This record gives sequence, C-alpha cells and structure tokens, in this order.
Amino acid sequence: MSSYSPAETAEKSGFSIDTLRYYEKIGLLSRIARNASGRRVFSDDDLQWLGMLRCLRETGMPIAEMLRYSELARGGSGTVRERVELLEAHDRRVEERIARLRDQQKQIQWKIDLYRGSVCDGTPG
Amino acid sequence: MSSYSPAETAEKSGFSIDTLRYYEKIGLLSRIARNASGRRVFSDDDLQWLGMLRCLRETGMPIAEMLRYSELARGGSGTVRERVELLEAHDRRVEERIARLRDQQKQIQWKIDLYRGSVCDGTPG
DNA sequence: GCTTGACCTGGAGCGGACTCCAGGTGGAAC
DNA sequence: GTTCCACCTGGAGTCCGCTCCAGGTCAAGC
Repeated sequence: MSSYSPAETAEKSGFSIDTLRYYEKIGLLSRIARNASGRRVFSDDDLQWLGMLRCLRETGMPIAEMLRYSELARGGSGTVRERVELLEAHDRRVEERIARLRDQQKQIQWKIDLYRGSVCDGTPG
Repeated sequence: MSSYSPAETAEKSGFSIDTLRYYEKIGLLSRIARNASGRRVFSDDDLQWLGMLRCLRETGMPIAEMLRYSELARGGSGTVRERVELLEAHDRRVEERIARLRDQQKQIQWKIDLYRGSVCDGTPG
C-alpha cells in the first residue's frame, strides 16, 4: 500500500481533511495526485512531508516560514544550504523555548510549594 | 518606590498597556488602584501577580483558565487546594510539552544531519 | 435508477488574544 | 491660557490558523 485517501491521510498525519485542503491551497503541499474523478490521492512521500510539517508546526513555526521552507524544498538541491540554515535557526528557537519553559516550570512549582506550605502551616499567600 | 504608572508597569511586566487594560477589563486583574484623576496606579503586588500571569500565559495556559485561577485567588484561602490542583495539572502539561519538544527537536536535527550528508556526498533528499 | 457517502470547490465564519482608534480629560510646562 | 502628553473609555479591527458551509460530483450498493 502506498496511496491514501484524504480520510486515511488525515488519520495518519494528524491533520484534519480541511487542514490538508487548506495546506494544499496555500502551497504547503504541492502536486498532490488526483484520481480519475478528481479526488486527492496521497503517497508515502506526501505522508512523510506531512510528518515534517507537523513537527515544524507543533514546535511553533509560523505558516509563513513553513511556506518558505516548502518553496526551498521545491527548489531542488541548490537550496539545501538555505534549508539547513532555516532549520538550524528553528532548532535554536526550540532550544530556547525549552530552556524558558524549564524556568517557567520551576516558577510554577515554586508557587505550588508555597501554596502547599500555606495549607500546612496556615500562613497566607 | 512601590507604585507604578501604566507605562512603567508595561515595561516591567512585559505586557503592553493595551494588554494591561484588556486584562483588567476581562477580570484577570482586580481592584487596580486609581489616582485622583482616574489613572491606574499599579503596586508591587500587582507587578508580582502580573509576573505569575506572564508565566502562565507563556507556558500556554489559555486566558479562560487563567481567569479561573484569578477567581480562585480572589476567593481567599479556602481555594488553595483548587489552586494547587490547577497549577499541578498545568505543570504536568508543561512537562509533557517539554518532552514533546525534545522529541521534535531531535527530528529537526536528524533532518539537518540528513541535509548535511547530502551536501557532502551528493545524495538527493 | 435511486440513495448514500466520501469527496470536490470557493468562500464565509470563527475563536483566541490581543491591538488600534476616536474622542475626551487632567495636570505640567512654557 | 494653550500646548502637550500620558492617560482614559467603549468599541471596532486585526491576525493567525484553521473550520464550516452550500451546492455539486461520482462510484458503489441495493
């Protein structure tokens, strides 16, 4: 099996059918095959690409930048350097994001401890 | 010094003046003092509360849930248990978020390495 | 040969979280 | 006494990323 209906693709990719159509419309997916009656037929390659999109999206990359990445990807091997730069920049942002989340998590835990203290010894806060 | 103008508060809290007004309007800030001519005067307590709001907001808590937390905080010491539960639930979500980001970051780095390989040995991808 | 159901299209609508605007006020500086 | 500036208000507008809708097509099952 190497071709998938919109419904299967939605299920496997984690994007809704509407989102898949939307992504195709704005240019995040290109050249999605169609069968004789005009319906989309997704390939394993499409699924892999969708996996990448999902990863970028969920790590907070805006659609506009994903669009740039898609265009580069369509641009062939001459764009590999730029693609690497884009992904490296994103990687650094993710790194910072994680570090920040860790700090903020500490702040939340500190607050929880503070509340726990106030439960036990009656001090306000 | 223990009272701050809207502009100072914006600068110190990291929220815009408009956002501060918006937060007061929807009930995330309560009883913000006013001077004789009706202007807001923020206190150190307000700033601390804003710090907490910022932490929750930036770790992805939706406004609706922050509103719930604010209401609990206004509800006095009887709500401490609920506040702890809310923060603990959020803490767990943050933890999951971090773990997921780490995995996704690995995926991005793997992709970068793959591109790097293709730069050096000429294989497509 | 009709119903059903999964799909198609273009375009409108939505939810969240702000952000901006018009029109007005009050105190300080010149 | 007027200019200026930081602020006020209610409400409209914006941006992002989908999500939903109306109206239509096609293949399969009964």
